[in-house]
Amino acid sequence: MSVPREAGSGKREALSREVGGERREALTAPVEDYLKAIYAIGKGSGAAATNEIAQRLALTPASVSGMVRRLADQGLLAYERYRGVKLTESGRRAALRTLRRHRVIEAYLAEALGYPWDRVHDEAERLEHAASDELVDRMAATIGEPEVDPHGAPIPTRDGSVDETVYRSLADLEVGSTGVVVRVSDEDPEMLRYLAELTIVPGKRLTVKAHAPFDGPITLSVGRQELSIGPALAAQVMVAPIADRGVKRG
Amino acid sequence: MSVPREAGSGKREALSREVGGERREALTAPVEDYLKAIYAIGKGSGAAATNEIAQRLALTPASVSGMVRRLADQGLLAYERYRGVKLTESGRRAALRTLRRHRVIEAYLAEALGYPWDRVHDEAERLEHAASDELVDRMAATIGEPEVDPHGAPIPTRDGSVDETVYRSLADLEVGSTGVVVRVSDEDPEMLRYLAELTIVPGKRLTVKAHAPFDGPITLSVGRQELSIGPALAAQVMVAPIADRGVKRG
DNA sequence: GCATAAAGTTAGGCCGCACTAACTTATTTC
DNA sequence: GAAATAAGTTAGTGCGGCCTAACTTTATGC
Repeated sequence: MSVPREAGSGKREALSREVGGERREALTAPVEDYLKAIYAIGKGSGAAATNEIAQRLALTPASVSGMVRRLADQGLLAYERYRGVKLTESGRRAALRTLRRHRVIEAYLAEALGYPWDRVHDEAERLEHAASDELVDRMAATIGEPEVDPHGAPIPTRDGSVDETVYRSLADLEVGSTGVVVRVSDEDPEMLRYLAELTIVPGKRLTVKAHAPFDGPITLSVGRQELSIGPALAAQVMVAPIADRGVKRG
Repeated sequence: MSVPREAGSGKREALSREVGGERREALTAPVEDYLKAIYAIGKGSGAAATNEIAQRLALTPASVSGMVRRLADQGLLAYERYRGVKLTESGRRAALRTLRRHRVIEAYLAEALGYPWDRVHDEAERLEHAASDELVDRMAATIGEPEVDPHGAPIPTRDGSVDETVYRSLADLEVGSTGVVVRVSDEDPEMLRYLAELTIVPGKRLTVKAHAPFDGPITLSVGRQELSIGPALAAQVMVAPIADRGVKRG
């Protein structure tokens, strides 16, 4: 007669995980990835298109259609056929939880384990689905509750709020103005290594010296060196302009 | 015409992971769990029975039959119908890799993040499938290349060797003899908490004072206290007897 | 040595999550 | 506003991994 089991549907992954005040089932890794992608696309407001989601996750649109339907059934997103999707409140919370995990892990790997900043992303991409909230909280505490990850992305708080400030990209900065790098895109290790070489990292102050027309290269002064980068790269670097109204002397 | 993708079978999880000298595909989490279980059952030599595997993994024997067939096809284990299974050399290596991950992670959680020893197991159980070898090696390095995990289990080396010494359980120790706790079973948090209370932890020296017949309780002296525990619990505590040939005076 | 119990297997399902191919709905363009 | 194109959907498949139910093989008891 064999031991009675969970009964029903057979899947074992979907057991209820760590509960922190909120009662919830553990989401599968693919589901968490979808939610993150949809969140990233729709940021504060907008709806996410099937194709965009597919592209971000390197899946076919057909696969996305299917999954989106299931996620809508679970109440994680609002979906109207042929109209794109939006996260529901519950979906948004789930996305932010995953995002918090991801970024805390990135920060921890860099800070506590000496991971190079171009490799934290991939590692975090896998760990974020396996780490418990407790682990993530311990990591955060150990490295002093960081507010941003190694690429400058803000870390959502435990209770699900994030700084959603939209910064200007370096490509959009006017010639002559100065800004501080707040954040760079984190997915391409190659690019990160190159940026590190140029010392274009969060916190760095730089000034746009010239911007060639027709999508030409942008010339910057960073520290005491002058260099120029292509517009595609510049678009991946987010900056906060500094209102230095003729302060004369740096 | 949509971007050409990986082609073929559709699964994306099974991409080749981190290679460390050895060319290999990433195994799925369930597969790693099977291999670990089979390794644990067959330890140095013996074959593992379908039922035992099923029990350890909390699955039905039918499921195990199916999976075992697939693993045999992949060359991870040798299988003869109705005869049980054994790991092949490649299966053994995979099992030890996972075991190393598991135990290094446990040690790291306890050492670097202050995890209580009764909770490291569950966390490691999930992380072991997501952590790269690089991460695990960094963890190990950071805490000084430990040789055992918090429960005293030996950590396999990078190149796949482990100490397979079989110790005697506390239940088998003769009355009057003294031993050092080398290892306790790690899966039951409740039990671990209780053992910790009794200060029965790896490294602790203890002496068997009495052993009641008919599977009765075992009386020990641990440090300066005397206590008794049931035989089932004692069986989970492995000890190395100390040959104190009448040293008189402790 | 034969019946019964225990262990193990096959058959048939189901769910999650991917894919291709073919079709439908929106959007653009002239 | 009809045709072309882009975006999105359904239908049908496959694989991994689990389940139950029914059957077969092996071990055991008398």
